[in-house]
Amino acid sequence: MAREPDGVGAEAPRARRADARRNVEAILDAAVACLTRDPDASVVDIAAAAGVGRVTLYGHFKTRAELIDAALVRTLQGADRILETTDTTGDPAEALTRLVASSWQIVHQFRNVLLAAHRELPAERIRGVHDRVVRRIQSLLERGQRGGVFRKDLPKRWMVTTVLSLMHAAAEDVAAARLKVDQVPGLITATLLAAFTAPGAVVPAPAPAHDARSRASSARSA
Amino acid sequence: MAREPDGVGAEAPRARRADARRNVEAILDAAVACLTRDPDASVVDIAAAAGVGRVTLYGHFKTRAELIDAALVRTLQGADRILETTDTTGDPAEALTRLVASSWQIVHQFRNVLLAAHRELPAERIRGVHDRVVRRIQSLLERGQRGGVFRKDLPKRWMVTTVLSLMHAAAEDVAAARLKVDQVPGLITATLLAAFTAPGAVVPAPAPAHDARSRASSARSA
DNA sequence: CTCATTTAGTACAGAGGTGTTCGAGTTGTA
DNA sequence: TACAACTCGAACACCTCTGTACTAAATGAG
Repeated sequence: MAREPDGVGAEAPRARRADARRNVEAILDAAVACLTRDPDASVVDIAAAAGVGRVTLYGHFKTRAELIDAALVRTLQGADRILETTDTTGDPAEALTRLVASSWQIVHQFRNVLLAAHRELPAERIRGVHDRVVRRIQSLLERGQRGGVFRKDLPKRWMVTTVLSLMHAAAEDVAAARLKVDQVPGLITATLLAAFTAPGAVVPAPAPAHDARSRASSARSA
Repeated sequence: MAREPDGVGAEAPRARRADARRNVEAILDAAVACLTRDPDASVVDIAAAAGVGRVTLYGHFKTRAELIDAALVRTLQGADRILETTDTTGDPAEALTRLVASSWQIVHQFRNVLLAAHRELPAERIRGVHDRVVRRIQSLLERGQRGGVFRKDLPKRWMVTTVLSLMHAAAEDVAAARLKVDQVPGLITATLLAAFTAPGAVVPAPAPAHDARSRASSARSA
C-alpha cells in the first residue's frame, strides 16, 4: 500500500514524522555499512553507527532479523535499480556481458550483507528478495535460447544458478586476494558464454567488453 | 554412525587408555553429525551427541574452534580418501565427469560442516585444508589443457574456483529443493565441459555418466 | 591387583547479545 | 503554542554460549 513516487516502495507508513523517517534511513544506511564490514555486526554497532540510541532502533525494527531483512531489501532494490539501466537488448551474448559487468559490482560490494542475511533469515526469504534480479537474468537467458545463442538442454533455473554462483565465487576469490577486481568480469563472461554453448556448437569469442554498459532505455516512471 | 549416545561403553582395542581415544573419535563423529544438522551446533550439543560430558570434551579440545577444525580436517581427509580411489586417468573430459560425480557427493553431504568452519575459522585455514582436493582438481585440469581438451585462456585458479563453485551452488539448490540430487552431477558436468571449451572450438557432448567412477589408477596405500 | 588416567557432574565466572521498560527531555507538526 | 510523536539513556531481565575448578567415581594398563 505504499505508493511512493520514488519507485522504491519500502513499507514506509506515511503518518510518520520527518525525523523518524530520517532516522530509519540513517539506520538502514548504517546497517548496510556495518554488515558490509562485519556480517555479525550487532544491533549496538548499527545503532551507534546510525547515530541513534539502541532503543530508537528497536522502535523502528522489532527484531534484529527485521532490521537485516530491511537492509537486504534496500540493497536488492538498489541493485535492481542499477540493473534496470543496463541494456539487455541486442545480441544476447553481449547483453549477458553487460549484465554481468553491472551485477558483479553489486555482488562484490554487498556480499557480506547477503552473508548476514543468510545467517539470520530463512533461505526462501532470501530467494524471494532476489526474485526481480533472478527474473532479469532468466529472461535474458530465455531470449538467448530462443535466438539460438544459448543452449536449451539445461534447466533455466540451473543456468541462473550458474550465473549467480560464478559471481559470488569470484567475489569470494577477490576477497581472498586470489583474483583482481578488474579481471573478474572478463573471466565470468568468458566462462559463462562457453558454458551456455550447446554441445556440438562452436564457442563464440568473448565480446571486446567495450565500455558501453549502460544505455538506459530511457527511464520511465518507476 | 559409529557411536551412538549411549553412556559409557566398554571396549578397548587400542593402547594408551583406549578410553580416551575412543571418546575423541566419538566426539569427532558427533561433531560432524551435529554440524551437518546445524552449523551453529554448540559444544553442549556435540558433547551430548557424543555421549560424553562437556568437560571431557574440553579435555580433548581446548576450544570450540579447535574442535571444529578437527572435524573439518577429518571430513576433508575422508573426502580425499574417496577422491583417491577415483580414476582420473584417460580422457580428461571423462575423468572430470568422474571426479565431479565423486566430489559432489561429499560437497553435498558435508556442506554444513564447511559452513560451520567458515564461521569459526579464518579463511586461509579453510583454504589450507582444501589444499589436497584443490590440487587434485587442478592437476586434472592441467592435464586436460596440455592434451588440448580444456581451454588455456583462463587462469587455473579460476577454473578450479568454477568447479568448486558449481558444486557448492548445486548443493545449495538441492537443499532448497530446486534441484533433485540425481540430476546434479549431469548438470555440473555438462556445464563445466562447455565452460572449459576454448572459444572457436566445438563443445563436446557430455559423457554418458555410467557408474564406473572408481578404478583406482595406481595402487598406493589405502 | 593397584594406581594413574580419565570421566561425570555440578557449580561458577564471565562475556555478549537481545529485547523491554520507564521517565524525562526534544522536536516536528497542526 | 500545544500536543503528540519521537528520542534518549540507563537499567533490567533473560538468554546462550564459552571455558574453568573441584570432587568423587570408573576404568584401563601394567
